[in-house]
Amino acid sequence: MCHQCNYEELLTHADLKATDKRIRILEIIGNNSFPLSVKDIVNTLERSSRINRVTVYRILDLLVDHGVVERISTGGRAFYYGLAPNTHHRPHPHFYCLKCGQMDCLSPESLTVDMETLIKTFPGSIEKVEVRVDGICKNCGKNQ
Amino acid sequence: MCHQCNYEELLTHADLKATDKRIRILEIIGNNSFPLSVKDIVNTLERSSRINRVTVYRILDLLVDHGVVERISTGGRAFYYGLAPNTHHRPHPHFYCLKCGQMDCLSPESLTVDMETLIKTFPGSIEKVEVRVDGICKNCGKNQ
DNA sequence: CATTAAAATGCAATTATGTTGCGTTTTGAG
DNA sequence: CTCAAAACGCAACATAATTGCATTTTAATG
Repeated sequence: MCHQCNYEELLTHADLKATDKRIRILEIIGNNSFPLSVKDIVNTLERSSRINRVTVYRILDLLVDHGVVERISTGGRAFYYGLAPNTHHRPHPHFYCLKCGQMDCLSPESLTVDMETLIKTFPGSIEKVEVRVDGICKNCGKNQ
Repeated sequence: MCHQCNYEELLTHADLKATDKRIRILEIIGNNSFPLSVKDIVNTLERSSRINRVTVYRILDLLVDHGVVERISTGGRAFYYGLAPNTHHRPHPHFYCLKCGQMDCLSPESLTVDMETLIKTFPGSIEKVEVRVDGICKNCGKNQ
């Protein structure tokens, strides 16, 4: 849950008009403590109003392109979406449960990455680093 | 390219019969310095003999389940496959080019991950950690 | 060697996820 | 208000992966 983000501001700062649907989608993503799939987002939206999933895909693409939202790859087949790192949100790793498919955010401190050597030696350009921990979550572990 | 792995042994050690197709698929994966998509693997196989892609999917699932092969998620939609870490292959991060989609293996030393805190505090079980660096590769950077 | 159950394989159809083309509606600058 | 640009929706398409079921291969046993 993000109490510090003004979603309209996030959009306008990214050179995007703050339309209703964009704000709603950002809210949904921001109000969750874990990344969401497109299906999650559409389901949530449909509770209050009708929206086409293509529109959601397009808005998400736009938000990712403008660095407002982050596309996160899971151990499964669908992408998940979370707020992109910003002043209020440091980059952090994610946990993916191999059994139930649930994703969770891990704290930025729980796992640190030293990229010194890579940055010095890598011949291309580096945009981002994604760290994902796969395993069995607390809940699924209990029920075994 | 792996000169140290005996693929038949890898299979039997994993409690799997060393059938021709399994060995061929393992060879293809092991003889490459970067992870391959199912399409890559099928294309290579088709050069010497006919094989159904479903069979390839099933063999890959089996090899992943038995820890011989590692399923790697990319920034794209398809999974890639590489040899799972073993005596000859330390775990290592991968690089994904956002422009051409090519994946590459990075050396295990180029990037180190400190999981101390996570291991101490995480309430579930941890199976593996995947680190992927996204960016533009040397080649694609040149042509811009 | 013959028998046969289990494992492996192939084909067609299906599912899940994401994308494209194109026409309609909404928005906001002037 | 007008009108072009942006946003949106629908249907069709594309891609990756999975499932059901029938056939073939393998290997243990008599």
